[in-house]
Amino acid sequence: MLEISTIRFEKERVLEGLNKRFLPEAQIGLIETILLLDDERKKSQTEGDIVLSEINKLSKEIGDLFKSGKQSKANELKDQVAVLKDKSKILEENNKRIQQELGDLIIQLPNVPHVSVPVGKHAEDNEVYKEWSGDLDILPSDALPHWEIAEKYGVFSLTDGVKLTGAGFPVFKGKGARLQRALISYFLDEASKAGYTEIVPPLVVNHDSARATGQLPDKEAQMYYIERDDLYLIPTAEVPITNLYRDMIVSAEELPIKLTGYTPCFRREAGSYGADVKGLNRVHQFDKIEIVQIQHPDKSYDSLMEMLNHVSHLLDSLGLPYRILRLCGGDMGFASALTYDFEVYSMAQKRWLEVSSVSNFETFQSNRMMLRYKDTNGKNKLAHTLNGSALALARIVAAILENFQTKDGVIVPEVLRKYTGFDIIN
RNA sequence: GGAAGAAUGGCAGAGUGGUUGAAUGCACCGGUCUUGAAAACCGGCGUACCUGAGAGGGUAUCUGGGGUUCGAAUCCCUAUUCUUCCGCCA
Repeated sequence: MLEISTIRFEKERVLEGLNKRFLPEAQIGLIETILLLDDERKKSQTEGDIVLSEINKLSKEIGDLFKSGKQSKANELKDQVAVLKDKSKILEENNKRIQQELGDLIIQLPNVPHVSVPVGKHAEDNEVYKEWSGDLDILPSDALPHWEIAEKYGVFSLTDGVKLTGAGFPVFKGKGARLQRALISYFLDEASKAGYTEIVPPLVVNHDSARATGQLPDKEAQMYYIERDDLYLIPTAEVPITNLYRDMIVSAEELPIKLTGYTPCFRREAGSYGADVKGLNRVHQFDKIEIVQIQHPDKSYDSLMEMLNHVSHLLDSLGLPYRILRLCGGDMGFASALTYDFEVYSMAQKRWLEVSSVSNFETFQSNRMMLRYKDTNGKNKLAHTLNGSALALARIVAAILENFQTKDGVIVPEVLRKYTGFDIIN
């Protein structure tokens, strides 16, 4: 959620930034409406406060009059208060209405893209921030896509998942299951080494949590919802982990706060069909290790680079070819100010698969969740929040299976072997 | 799932209708003392919004929502959460 003060005092920057997202005219128009409504809100509050102040003053007088036995004078004042109360009620309702309206409008505005965000409408407009320099075509022409390798070696089964649950819920088996666990352990260990504190959060969250990180209301259809208990299955660990700091005021010295966690992620992916969803390319449940930072506004972009380097290091160590994209305004998430996507090249499919998305949300999330830090003057200011996947497992597994396949089996990356206990899947 | 009790400032904990934004202690910040620190003493110390150039002033806030009353932390209703007991249970 954008801050009204930002809209008011940095209107040019806001408009310029939002233009990069190619929003419909009506949405841009919200800016003016919000400012006018905010003026109205201020005026309305002042009016209401004055009346309340009078009521408070009179009530005290009435108390004093009763004590000194001046009943009739007191009753006179009571009548006055009654009139003021009617007035106050109307003003209060008006005030509430305005605030509600203001809230409804402001929540419709996405975050203002950072200056470095490229202008563009679609994924094709994303900027390649870092290209892969090596050879991407090193597999023989009879190389198998990962779902065929999985079948050959019993790594995972989608048909078993269909029996248990439905399409898009893979069942990992044997060495495949072990590979999952190895990746989770490896990624968590690397995050710990980088100074992130490990968290094991709940996998279901309440409405407040889903709203604070921006899943609600804009991505409601993406989440599984448990109606009986009014809870949502998490689409990413970002939700519970970031929300640990909802409604918190931390001291500036505590920053940055660096957290990591492994969780399964649940996504409905409504409306996705076709070749895109084959094998592990797009599933409803996948494992992911998330890294989260809560940082001082002056340093959040340094943190973003640090996170970028962390993810790069993971992919380098696995030996997977990847590229980094800087998302254009139109392709960027609602809450983000700047997002870098990591894509791994899956050599048999000959396509890039997104395996990580690293974003700085600036104050967009912290404003929704009232996450603040106390600066050196003792003032409470909104902190910046960032997060990134480090990494999303399912597609990493797909890339490992395809890229490292040989006639004899799939070679396990060196760094994983102490976790898997084997060096080939066959 | 059933029954009873509870929810007060960063923490602990007073306070059952009238200068209560809220005693007291701890923590924290500033000062005195001290070579320095501790102790002691003095002072300060929640949050949000409105208003004001500023000093300041106003409003709200004692879990959330609603009500009674001239006036509510205090009374009533309701939701939520927690605790204890019972039931169930990995």
